[in-house]
Order: sequence, then C-alpha cells, then structure tokens
Amino acid sequence: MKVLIVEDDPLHRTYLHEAVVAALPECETVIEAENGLAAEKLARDHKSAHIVMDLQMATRNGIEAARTIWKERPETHILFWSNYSDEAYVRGVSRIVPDGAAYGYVLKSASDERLKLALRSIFIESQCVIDREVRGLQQKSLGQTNGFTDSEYEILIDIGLGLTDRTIAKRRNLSLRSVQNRLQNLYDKLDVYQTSSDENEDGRFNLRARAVTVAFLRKLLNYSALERAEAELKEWFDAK
Amino acid sequence: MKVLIVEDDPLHRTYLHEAVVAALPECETVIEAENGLAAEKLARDHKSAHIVMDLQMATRNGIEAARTIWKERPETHILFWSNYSDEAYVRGVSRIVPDGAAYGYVLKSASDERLKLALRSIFIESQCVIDREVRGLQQKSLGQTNGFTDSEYEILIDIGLGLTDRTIAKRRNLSLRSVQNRLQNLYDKLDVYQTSSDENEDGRFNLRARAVTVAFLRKLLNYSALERAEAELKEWFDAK
DNA sequence: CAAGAACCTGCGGGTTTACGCAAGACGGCG
DNA sequence: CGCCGTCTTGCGTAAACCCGCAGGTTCTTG
Repeated sequence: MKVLIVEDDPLHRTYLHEAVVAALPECETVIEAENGLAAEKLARDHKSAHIVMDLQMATRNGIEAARTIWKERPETHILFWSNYSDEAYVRGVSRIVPDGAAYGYVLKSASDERLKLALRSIFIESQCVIDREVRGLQQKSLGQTNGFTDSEYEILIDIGLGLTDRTIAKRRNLSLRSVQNRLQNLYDKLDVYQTSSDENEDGRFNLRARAVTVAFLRKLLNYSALERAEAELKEWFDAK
Repeated sequence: MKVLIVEDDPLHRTYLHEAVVAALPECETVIEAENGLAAEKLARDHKSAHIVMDLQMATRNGIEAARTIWKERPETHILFWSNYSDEAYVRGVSRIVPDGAAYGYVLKSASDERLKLALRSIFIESQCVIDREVRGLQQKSLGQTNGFTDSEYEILIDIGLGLTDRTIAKRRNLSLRSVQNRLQNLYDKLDVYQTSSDENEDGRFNLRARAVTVAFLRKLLNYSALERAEAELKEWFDAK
C-alpha cells in the first residue's frame, strides 16, 4: 500500500507520517505533498488510492484538491484531517464526496489513537469515519432543524459574494421577487433583526450585510468557502 | 529568566518549547498556556516579562490576550508567532503595542534559525523583530500608498459588521452624508465597481456587500478582526 | 496671506432593497 | 379529487443606499 500525505505544516506532516507508518504496517511507501496542487499531481502520477490531507492550505485548499482527485478516481480513499469543524468545511466536503466513497473527517485535536483507528478503518476496511463533533454538525446542517436548505445556503453565498438581487436572479434563474423571498427566509433563520435590545429605534442593521456577518461568525461561511464561490462566480461570468 | 509560551497546537507548543530552551540558555523556567485566557492568568500570576504566543487560538485569540497583558504591564516582551500575515492581524497587532515595547512578529514558516534569533533579539536585547513579509505589509498598510486610512478601515469594519449608514453615523459621530462619502472612498480603493469585463450591463455587485467580500479575500478582514469588532460593537450598544 | 488639499455637511434624485398582499404552480395525502 | 403546505411570481410602497453638486472647515504650503 502507498499513502499520500498532504499537509502544509511541516510539524504536522512528520507527525502524520509517523502515525501512518505506525498504524499501517502494510504500507510500504509514504509520499508527501505540501499543498493541494502538488497533491493533485502526485495523486495522478502515483494513482494514489489512499490519501490523508489537511483542508486549508495556502495555495490550493484540500476541498479543491479532493474534488479533482475524486473526479479522476472516485474510489480513492481520503481522510481529511483538519483543525476546524466549520460548517462551511463540512458542507464543502459532503458536497464533493462521490457515492459510496470511503472517506473520513478527523479533527487535529483528536487523540493519536483515534487518528490511527480512523486510518485503518478507512484505508483497510473502506469504512467512513466522521469525527463525532463533525457528525453532529453534519446532521444538524443537512437535516432540517435549524439547518439551512441548499437554496438558502446558495443565496447566502450569493450575497456573500456581493451580488445584487438582479444578478442573483439571473444566475439562479429566478425572478427578482423570488430572490428576495429567499433572502427573507435567510434573514429569518439567521435571526438578523436584532430587535432584541429594547425600546425606541431599530433598523440598526443592514440586513443583507448583517446576514453575511453572522454567517461568518457562526462559521457557516469562511475564507475557503468564499474563495471557492468566487472562483465559481468568475466562471459563470466568463461563460457569460 | 522565565518564558511563557502560548499556543494551542500541542505539536507547535513542544516545538516552541524546544526552540526556547535551545536559544535561551539563561532561561530557567518555561511555562505554557494553550489559549489566550489561560495566558492572561498565567502572565498575571507569574508577572511574566517574556512571552511568545500564537495569534489565532480558539477560546481567546492572541491579540486580545496581548492587549490585556500589555495593559497591565506595558514593558512585557512579546513575540507573536503566527501562521499568517493577514493585513487584519498586522493592523490588529500594531494597534495595541505600547510605545517603546519590545515585540516581534515571526511567521511559522520561518526557519529555526530565524526564530531563535528573534527570541534572543527580543528577550535579551529588547529589540523589535518583524518578519520581512509582515514588515512589507505594515509599511504599505500604515503608509499611504494603496494603504487604507484609519477612517477607511473603520468604516470597512462598520459595514462588515452589517450596520446601516445611519447607525454608523451615530457611532462615529458623523453626518449621514459623511458616512456615505467615506463609503465611496472605500469603494474606490477596493476597486469594487468591476466595470471591467465588457459591454452592456453592469451593476452586478452590491457595492456595500462586495466591499466586504473583497476585503475578506484580500485578508484585510478576517474572522478574528470581525470577532473583535463585534465585541466592541456590543459594548457600544450596551453603553447606549 | 492666498492657493490648495482633504474633510465634513445639506440637498436632491435615481436605484436598489425589504416586504406585505395576493394569485398561481407543484406535490403529497387522506 | 380536494385540501394544504411550500415555492414562485407580479405589483406596489417605504426605506435605505449611491452619488453628483455645492457651500463650509481646517490645515498645510509656497
């Protein structure tokens, strides 16, 4: 077996390396990449079937890399090893994992034991291993309670990118009014009205901007999600 | 000498620990904290004069911690050791460093050598050591060229928080029109008009929202800055 | 001191947002 | 099939936003 490690922090990389060797005696070769781009190339060249990688790398983040890798070989086993469990990441990952693929999501704060166990489960047993904390998010998020519909999330991203109602309407093939409807729903769910405090005046917030803010504060959105969305937007613009 | 290490990643923490011991033979004691809150307490209890710490920690980030520590003992030597050189961080740090304090800003990507040298320079020689990359940002940012005025940055934060023009006016003691003036300047500088592509229609962006987006993409704003700003905003609200 | 540069401010108007009201469209479900 | 909930769309309005125009400050600079 050959394992590809993708991680931009050298300390974490060697730690991972050791963990892989210790957990998987059947692994003869370990190769390393320090960013998503290099990872894609290495995975292609080596036809890697077993990858463990960080989300959040400077030049090309893990989600992007995983997407192209899975596009080429959907049966690749990938373990995501990340510092954070932002809903934006969780959503990003579950959007790209192919049907039936074996993958995992383990937090860096997990114990040695947990990491090694996850490595074996995913690479050897082809099982999915999702960190408990992440799992919780996933359920809440993709489920219904308090979670966001895809369409709501979509429009959140659109205003996060700074589009006008009209442009959103065009992009999503909706009428102006529908866009605004979705926005209202979003405002509701994000509880952006803040009539909370007390008396006289209200309207302290620009709803549209505020929605983005609280989404950020709640980790529904993060840099990497924005970056990805921005790239997609540019594509759409170019496609006219 | 006694050194306090503040860093939430265990791997990085032990790495730092070793680096400190190796670089500073005159250091007898090393104590560690794994978040900003604990750091404040330890610093207080031990009257720490030499601290090296990470920005970006989960429960209380480095900038917050440094601020309260410096407020209590402005002569504390602090070395910030961070993964990123976001302009938001750089700005955040230089806003809180007391006059004449010895401090440093070294990136985690720097070499062993560089780190150790910085440790000695700051702790022993009381010199300031700013990573070259960070230094560049600082100059560009606090200087004039392409940099943002304090007032521009201020208003960027205000719309980033999702305030209305009116609320901003009240908060900053300005007239409505002045707020809008500043906004225009901001839009200019952030080059948010995007008339770029080509022909017929424009106005694809909601300027206000777009400004926040590009500020994020350019790292002028980041999670930690938003969080801090949000806390200040709440204070202001409460103060009526 | 005069000429400017850089801000702040009021006025006015065109555009965009936020949202209530109400009329369809679509998909379960008893 | 008829009822109901969810989603879409148009119309209309009040508010917020973007911004040109123009008359003030304050502060620099020759």
